[in-house]
Amino acid sequence: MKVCRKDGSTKEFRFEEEEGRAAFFHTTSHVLAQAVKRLYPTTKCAIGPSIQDGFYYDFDFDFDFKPEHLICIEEQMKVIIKEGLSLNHFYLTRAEAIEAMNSRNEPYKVELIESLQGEETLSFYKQGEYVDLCAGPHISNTSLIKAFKLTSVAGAYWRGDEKNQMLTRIYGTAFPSSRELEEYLNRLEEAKLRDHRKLGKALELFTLMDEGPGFPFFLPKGMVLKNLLLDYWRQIHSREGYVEIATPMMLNQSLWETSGHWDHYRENMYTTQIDENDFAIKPMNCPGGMLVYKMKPHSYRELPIRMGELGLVHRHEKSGALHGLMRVRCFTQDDAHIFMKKDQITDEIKGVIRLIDEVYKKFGFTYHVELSTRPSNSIGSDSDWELATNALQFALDELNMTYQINEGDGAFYGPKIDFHLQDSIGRTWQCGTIQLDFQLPQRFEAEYTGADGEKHRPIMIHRVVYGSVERFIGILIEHYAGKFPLWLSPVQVKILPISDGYLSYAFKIMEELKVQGFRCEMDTREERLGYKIREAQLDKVPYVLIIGKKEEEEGLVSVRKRDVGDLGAMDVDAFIKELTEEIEQ
RNA sequence: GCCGACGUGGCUCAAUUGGCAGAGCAGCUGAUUUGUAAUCAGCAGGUUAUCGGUUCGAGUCCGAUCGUCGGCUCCA
Repeated sequence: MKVCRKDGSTKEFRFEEEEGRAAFFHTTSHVLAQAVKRLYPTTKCAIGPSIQDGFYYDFDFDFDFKPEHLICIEEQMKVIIKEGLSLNHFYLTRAEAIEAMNSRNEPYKVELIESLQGEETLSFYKQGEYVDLCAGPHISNTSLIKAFKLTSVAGAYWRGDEKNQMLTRIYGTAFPSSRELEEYLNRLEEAKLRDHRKLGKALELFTLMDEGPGFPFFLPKGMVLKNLLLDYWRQIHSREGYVEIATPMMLNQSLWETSGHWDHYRENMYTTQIDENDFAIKPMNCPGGMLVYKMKPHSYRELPIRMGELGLVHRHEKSGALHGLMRVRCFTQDDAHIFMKKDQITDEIKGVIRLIDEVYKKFGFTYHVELSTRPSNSIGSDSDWELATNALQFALDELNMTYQINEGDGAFYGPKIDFHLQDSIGRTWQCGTIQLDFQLPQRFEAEYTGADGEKHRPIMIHRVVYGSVERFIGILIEHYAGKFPLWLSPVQVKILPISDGYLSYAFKIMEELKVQGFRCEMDTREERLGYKIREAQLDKVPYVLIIGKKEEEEGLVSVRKRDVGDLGAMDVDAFIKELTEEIEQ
């Protein structure tokens, strides 16, 4: 399909190519806006870009917009597509542009034009009677859109600022053929089956109750999973020279005043009183860690000190932000604070980046990295921020990491490197993060004695690998669709005796496996084999052992592997060997 | 918090215009002793999220609250 760019040039693109796809979505969003203006001429248009899998357009309707309206709009869009309107590009001067948009009663467009400083001519696209301020590019004709669907309606603040008016955002997607649209919608349905909230309940890993919104309950199988992740965490952190501490869930208010949390994070903190003194439940572990550091004097010879803490933190998140295990009000941070000298910064950051990469690779995750810079509500001096930001960037560059810069998204005490993972429908969640902090050591007057015998101020890194253990579990569930690798499966082997007569042999087998450290369950119910197998499969247990007459007589077990099927009979030692090899992979 | 949608046994879902709250699965009881994804029969299970209102009558209509879902904002 032909794509018309802002500079007037045209180029052939396939839908599979990024620019072609973006132009295709973008043009469909203009068709949406055109349909809306035809049906509801007093509606004001804001912006309508292409996004990952489609597009949206923000409107200011002067009536109560209902999802039912989408049906009429889709009909009108079909009409516009059928009309086969070509998209034409043109420029207007600033004055002409403002005039044009004013005459069409588009105040949001006028505001956009006014904010586009330094551009003397403004780019517009036109199809039929519809004209839009737009940098393009677009596909050449509306008739190229063979299949589309308006997928949802949501509120969105004008210019992304919650102080502004809330607009109505209509989301949609489009494809060059109805077959591709079908496939896309089917993929989405499939992905929804992997939703960690659904699987978490079905597999009895965790649950959320109305009595504690945002406070997850971990069920026995979920605790096995969580503890396995923590065991693995402890193992690699011990290898990397970390020590582990635990600090209290609540500490007095003056501590949080010292740390700066009281001024900068208070609205997210839960507070309480003890004997008429004000306390706060920790939203972060760092002040507690800092107190531990300050407990005794330190020599430069001890540095870097890598002090880990699996800390349960509580934060008051807005009700609308809660999302399964991904966004909760209490979660376990696999935290660590590294206290170090200036000349150790780069090595320490690189060490953490390598560790995070190692862990994510173990689970087969692909991730992307962002460098988040100084936010508006920050504390600390310009020079410290510059030094800290440069140090993070330097480490990333030294390791040849690709990353994007996320302006103004750092923590209030320092810049950070964020590691983002994807859920089953492509939403990304920040998991790992590395934050460099000059502020907290100053506020707490942390010190170490240098080789020169003088007192020096250490620099601090805050870092997490999983980020939130809860969020990480949510990602894991969706990533594996509940089919965890053998080492992580809450139940690794389920034993199914064919009838009561083989129970004692089955128990003997289970004992052998348990002695070897495998997590086993037995289904002793008087049910048919097919029924028990079905249930074990639905529970996504990796291995099922079938125990009947044949097995008992020959001293064997019949093995059925998840997603593979019947592996036939083998002796227990051979089975254990197979399990062990799979775990060691 | 904001915009919109939704809330019916443990789970998945029914219930014409307001007119007797129902099914499958799971559970329990009994029978069946079972060979690679669902054996049969019976029983039990509900103040339809909560509170208030309209009505002869509310799962259904109206209001408030709580929660969930999709976004926005925010964030691990």
